[in-house]
Amino acid sequence: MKIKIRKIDYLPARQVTFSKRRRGIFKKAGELSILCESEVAVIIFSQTGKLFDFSSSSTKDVIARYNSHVGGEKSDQPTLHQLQLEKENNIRLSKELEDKSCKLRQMKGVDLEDLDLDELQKLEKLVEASLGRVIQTKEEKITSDVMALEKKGAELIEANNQLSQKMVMLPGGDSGPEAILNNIGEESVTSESATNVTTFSNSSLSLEDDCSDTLSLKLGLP
Amino acid sequence: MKIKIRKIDYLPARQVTFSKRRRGIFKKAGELSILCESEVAVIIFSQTGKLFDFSSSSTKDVIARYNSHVGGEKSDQPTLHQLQLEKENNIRLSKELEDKSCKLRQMKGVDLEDLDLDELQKLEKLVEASLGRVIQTKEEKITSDVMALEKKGAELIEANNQLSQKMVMLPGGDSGPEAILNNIGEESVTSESATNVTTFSNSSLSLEDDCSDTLSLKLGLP
DNA sequence: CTCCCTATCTTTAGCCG
DNA sequence: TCGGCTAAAGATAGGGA
Repeated sequence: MKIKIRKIDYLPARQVTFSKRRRGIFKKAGELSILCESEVAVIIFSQTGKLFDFSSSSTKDVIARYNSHVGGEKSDQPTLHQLQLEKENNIRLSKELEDKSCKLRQMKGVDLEDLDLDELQKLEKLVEASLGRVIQTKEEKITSDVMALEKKGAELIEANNQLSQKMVMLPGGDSGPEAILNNIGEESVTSESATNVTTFSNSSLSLEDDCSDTLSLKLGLP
Repeated sequence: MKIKIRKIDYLPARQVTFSKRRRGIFKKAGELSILCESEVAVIIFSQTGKLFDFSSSSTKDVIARYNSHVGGEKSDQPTLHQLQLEKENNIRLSKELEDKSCKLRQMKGVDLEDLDLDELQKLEKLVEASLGRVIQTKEEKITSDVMALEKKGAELIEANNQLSQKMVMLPGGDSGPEAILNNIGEESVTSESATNVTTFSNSSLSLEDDCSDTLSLKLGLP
């Protein structure tokens, strides 16, 4: 062996050797591909990061063929196909979102300029029916809340009475606690005082839709 | 030149040459990578489609580096990154869509079970206000429609009158057309007859939301 | 970085097992 | 398919332009 296979320290010599041997390999690769009708690709990065490549056909083709042989799963094609699916999904979702936003705005009674009379009347019926359901739900809620409070109150009174009975049996007990707790129970659970509260509380429940924030989507353009 | 660089016809000889030269190239590639501290990959497909590859490090790494140098756009990495972005976009859109659907359902007065009293009251106010705007818009629409009809009717009457005048100036003209058109105009454009039509037309304007159709999205799982 | 030259060194075609 | 052999062909280190 004339030279040892180890890093050539002297930079100019290394550069020259790199150039010569690189071309030698490319030549051999080309010869092999012709002599044996095979597909060959050689990829070389110099120490400085520069790329040199040789291929009997196309380096990209050979790499693609390599990817389909090795691994076989995580090649380009499925990824590209998936990307396509995701983009279509995005477009579909965006459209649905815009549609929903539009309907929501109409339900809130804004942007009605483009509706004709018939549509407006249908919308009115719809909102009217909705209002009815909301009021009904609210009143059911109030009723059940009140009933729950009454039940709780009754339980408290009962507990109070039992405590009072125990009190009077103890030495030094007076009637104070009984009276106080009974008063609390009787006043706060009366059922008529809370059913007509529909006119306060006027903020917006965070239902401000405004449609304008979500429609400027960049749908995957690089 | 002892041998010409052309396909070796005799199969056994070709196979032997393929094997020998292949190993020769791999050896040279390894020597180059050591001598010049470079990154080398060699990919060879035999005539029978079998893959042989050599690399100073990892063929996949070298290919990845190659992809990032060449083309730069249609390599794997950006595609994967884009895919990630698309998926995130999809998730975000799905969430927004679900949110909108939920709000829309509430506006329509369904699925109110989870709202508390305060929220119900706010919702009621909101729907009430919406109803007011819808009714107002509808009435404005009716008014403008009616005015448009009146204007049209007036124009028709005017046109009719002019025609009638020309008619009487012609030989054989009688007063028939004038009377007919005047009657049409007077009857159909009277403004009181159309302002209270709010109680017909009760279908749903295709606002059936139902939220259940759009939430079973497959978000890119293979 | 490329090309040339030349004396080595390395690869390999052809053949054998 | 593989390895060994050998002579010939080919590649390349070193030096110079």
